Amino acid sequence: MDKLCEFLREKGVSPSIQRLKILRYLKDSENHPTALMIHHEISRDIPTLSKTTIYNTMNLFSEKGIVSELCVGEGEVRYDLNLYPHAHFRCAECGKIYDVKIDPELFKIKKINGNQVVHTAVYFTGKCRECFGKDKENL
Amino acid sequence: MDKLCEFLREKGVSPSIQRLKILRYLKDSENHPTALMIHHEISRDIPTLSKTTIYNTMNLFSEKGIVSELCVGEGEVRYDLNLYPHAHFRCAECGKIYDVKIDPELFKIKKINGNQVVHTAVYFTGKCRECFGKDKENL
DNA sequence: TGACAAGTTTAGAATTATTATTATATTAAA
DNA sequence: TTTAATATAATAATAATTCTAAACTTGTCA
Ligand SMILES: [Mn+2]
Ligand SMILES: [Mn+2]
Ligand SMILES: [Zn+2]
Ligand SMILES: [Zn+2]
Repeated sequence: MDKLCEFLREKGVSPSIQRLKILRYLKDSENHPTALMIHHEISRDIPTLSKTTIYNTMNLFSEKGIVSELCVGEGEVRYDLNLYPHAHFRCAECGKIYDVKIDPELFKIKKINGNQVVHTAVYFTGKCRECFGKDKENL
Repeated sequence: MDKLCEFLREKGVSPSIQRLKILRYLKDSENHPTALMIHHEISRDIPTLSKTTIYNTMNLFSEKGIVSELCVGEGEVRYDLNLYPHAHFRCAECGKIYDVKIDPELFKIKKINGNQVVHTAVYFTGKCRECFGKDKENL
């Protein structure tokens, strides 16, 4: 927990109990959670936790480069602690979001059609391996 | 206009005046418009046009494979008549969305990490060439 | 120690895109 | 024309997120 504290300070964020628990949740669960998923989980620990705090904190983390915001269709933002360039796969059936690796060249593009690229997002949608597995069971 | 009529029929959509105007707007403007942009434009022609009709129509067009839905960050869906696989660039400054071409191999991926891919989306964000131009003018 | 200022959290209201509901209008079939 | 099926419109409902203002914490210094 002290490590997380230190980590936040380095990023210019003063640590509070809420911020630390949010950060730890992001580290533990490799989920790409929504703000509401985070709230749901941590409010079991801190019953007074407000949604506003989650939104504020996630916006702060975003600004400070601690997390990146993911937009994978469906009208909700998801957060990712993994800042290493990678792509995502969303299962249309179960909604789960997976990290996937693609040719890293794509993330190196800095200019395209004369436009200056700051950020690159790649996501796939379809049916995940787990959902395929379930289908077989039900035969 | 008769061509558009025919086109809709082929896709299994019975043509109405609203649907035809929406389709024509999509064809003419190479915009990637939001539902509200479409409504704003066409309600000048049909003042009674309701937003619900736009949302219904766009969902219908989506189901019938006439348009694809784009999620380029920012909490609104954008629609694209161009079904040919291509990527997008969104300017963080002016909000404009450009079609861009990338290595088509990426769109051929049908399986990744054991997951079955149905759809692939790629989008870049940054500052567009026009916004760069404006900066120079203001020197 | 204790008062203060700055920063943080909270609850609830406000906003915005979208969907649901339902009545009305239009079209197509019999 | 009568009738049934579809499409449109107005409005209410939802849901994610932001705004606002009050209450709470924390660190600083008299
Ligand atoms: Mn990820
Ligand atoms: Mn396009
Ligand atoms: Zn799945
Ligand atoms: Zn621009």
